[in-house]
Amino acid sequence: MYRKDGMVKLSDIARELGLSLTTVSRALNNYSDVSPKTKKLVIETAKRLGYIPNLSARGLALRKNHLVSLFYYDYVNSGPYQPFTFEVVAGIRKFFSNTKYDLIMIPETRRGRKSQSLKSICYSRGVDGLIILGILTDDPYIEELKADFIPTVFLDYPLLSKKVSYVESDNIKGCMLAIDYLVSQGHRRIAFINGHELAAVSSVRLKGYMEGLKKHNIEFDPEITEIGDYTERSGYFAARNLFLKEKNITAIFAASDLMAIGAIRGLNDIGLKVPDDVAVVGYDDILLAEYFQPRLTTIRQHKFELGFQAAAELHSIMENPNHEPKARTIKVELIIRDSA
Amino acid sequence: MYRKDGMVKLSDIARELGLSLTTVSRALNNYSDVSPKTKKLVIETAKRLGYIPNLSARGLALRKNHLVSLFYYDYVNSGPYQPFTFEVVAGIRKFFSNTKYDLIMIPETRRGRKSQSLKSICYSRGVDGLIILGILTDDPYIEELKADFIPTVFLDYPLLSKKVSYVESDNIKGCMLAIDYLVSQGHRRIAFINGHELAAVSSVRLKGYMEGLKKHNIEFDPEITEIGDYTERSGYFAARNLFLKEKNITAIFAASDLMAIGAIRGLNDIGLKVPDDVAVVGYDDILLAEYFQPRLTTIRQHKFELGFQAAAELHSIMENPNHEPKARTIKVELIIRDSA
DNA sequence: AAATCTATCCAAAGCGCTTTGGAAATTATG
DNA sequence: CATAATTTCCAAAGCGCTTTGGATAGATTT
Repeated sequence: MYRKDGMVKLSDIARELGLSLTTVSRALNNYSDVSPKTKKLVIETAKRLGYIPNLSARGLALRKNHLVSLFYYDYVNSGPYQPFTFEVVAGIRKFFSNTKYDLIMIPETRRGRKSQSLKSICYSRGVDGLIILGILTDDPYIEELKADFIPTVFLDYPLLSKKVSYVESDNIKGCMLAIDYLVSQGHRRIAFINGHELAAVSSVRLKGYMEGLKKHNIEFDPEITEIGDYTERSGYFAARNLFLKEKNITAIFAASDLMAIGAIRGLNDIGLKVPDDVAVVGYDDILLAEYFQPRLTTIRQHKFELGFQAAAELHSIMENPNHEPKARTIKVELIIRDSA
Repeated sequence: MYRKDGMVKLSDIARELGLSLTTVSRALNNYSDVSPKTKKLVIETAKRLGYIPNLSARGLALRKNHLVSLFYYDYVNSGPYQPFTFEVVAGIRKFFSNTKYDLIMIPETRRGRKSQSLKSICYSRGVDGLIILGILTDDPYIEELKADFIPTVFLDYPLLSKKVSYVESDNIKGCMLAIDYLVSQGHRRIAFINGHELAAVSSVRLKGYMEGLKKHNIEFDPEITEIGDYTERSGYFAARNLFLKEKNITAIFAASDLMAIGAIRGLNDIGLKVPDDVAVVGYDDILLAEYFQPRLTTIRQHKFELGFQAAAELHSIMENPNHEPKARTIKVELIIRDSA
């Protein structure tokens, strides 16, 4: 804390007005046992003297710091993971801007990778709640969180208990929209490039893909499902692998835009044009999707809304002791462009 | 077991060992007036009991919270400002992950737009330092910061005093690289799409552009400089305006990739092809740059490094009382692709 | 042996705030 | 009018930690 000397504190206001510390505190906190006249006086004096409350002291007394900790990865596999995370965080920031909570980011590597338990990180800063983006299914923190020790909201990881909840896009619906659209364009042999099992959404999207096929009486064929890691590179090789095994594929549905882009490039390199020879549908609708050539037909996730709703859910859990955590599902949208 | 909420505190360790609170505290803080034997004992016991220090209490006593506040805009004009910000923040996070500082984001709109002074925001949370990204030149916070009340580092805003410093890309060099390259490709009539004056970098880039021209004995012509707002849309119209006035332009240098992309689209819409009819060079090297068609020739800013160095500079100011704030300049790089 | 150091420890005060459990002053009630 | 109820205020304890200014016992010096 910088140059805290000269800071006006409650006792200064009390002295100035000949009141007790207690009364000043209660006046500023709008308690009912302070007369309106005194309240007004205290508030005015506080403003006049430039009083700034010390939240550390308040936190200490209240055992509540109005602090939410935000966890996310800066990098996923190959590169910086901006396309998704940034907007989600924007939504979170937006929600909390109307509350008394601030957001704190605690480098998980503060002392070596995961050497500190989540609990110690949270308790030491007096964090009141957690928002966790894009956690991998093998992350050791998950076990800790299951113990339900702190209000938590996950993005895209389904965990629900007394104090923890999650928010996700309607992945099933999203995948079905993609399949519906491809089928409506006459495709029946639709391959799937999914992400790995470390991302919880992967299994959901596989399910959505299968349900989509089923709806149109297309049999699921594991042969034409490839596993990538959500990066462009993995999409590239996945697409090539698909066509090594099977020439009749007319469409590819990829579980991320980056993989879709990779797939398109992979196809180009083996002489196949998108959308003429093969149709490709992506997932996410990241910024790139509408700038890439061909512009990507994709399933849009409302990233800002995901963040905003995650924050809202967490806020409910924290503020309302008998709030029943409830998963929130955000609508998705088919964005038709040129790749399919 | 030790307290209602189960948190172990220093006094619990003291009681367990029959030591005083003072000694336990000093042992954990590695003071020299505690015997090695006692130290070892205290540390072991702390670990055994699962002691987690309460940083609010420590902050209160020390008047120092090891907290850095991060300011950035989620949106710039039209859309989310991910391309640049996210990676810069990643660099900042990376640096602080090896320190004892955590990052806090305080929604500036906590109670209406800019209604709270920076000072009150910082002092209330006991923030020790500030990093400020992409501030506009008319932002009221700037005046406050000039008062030098808290260690601060700006990105791309040149302010230097006892406790405040800044980090920026080598914008002059960047612009000159662009011009050098265009000239080497035979261009002499090079238009410039700059950003507005609200961004401090704009004037620097204009200067760089002019120096670049001068170096090659090309006269600066204000007629072929347009002002945009760093968005694609503004680049679109800027490019069209340029060709409304003047048909001899053979190259455009844009002060952001988004404006470059907009310019290319604007040119396409009036029947001009890039790079065949007009060469376009962008600035930033955002993710889009290499996916757009044509792939963008541009000046790469090392965003991660910008963030990392900003954090490092701030750390120096905070930790070392007689550190002389010093602006840091990050190298830029010409990335040659297809648009020029 | 007494006097002086030195290493090790601790009681208590304080950081700025909230809250408990009354007390005093005021108003209402019988 | 005395008593009860209400309003308004406050002293003091406590949140968990650091630090100041000794105290104590053992080691060293004279």
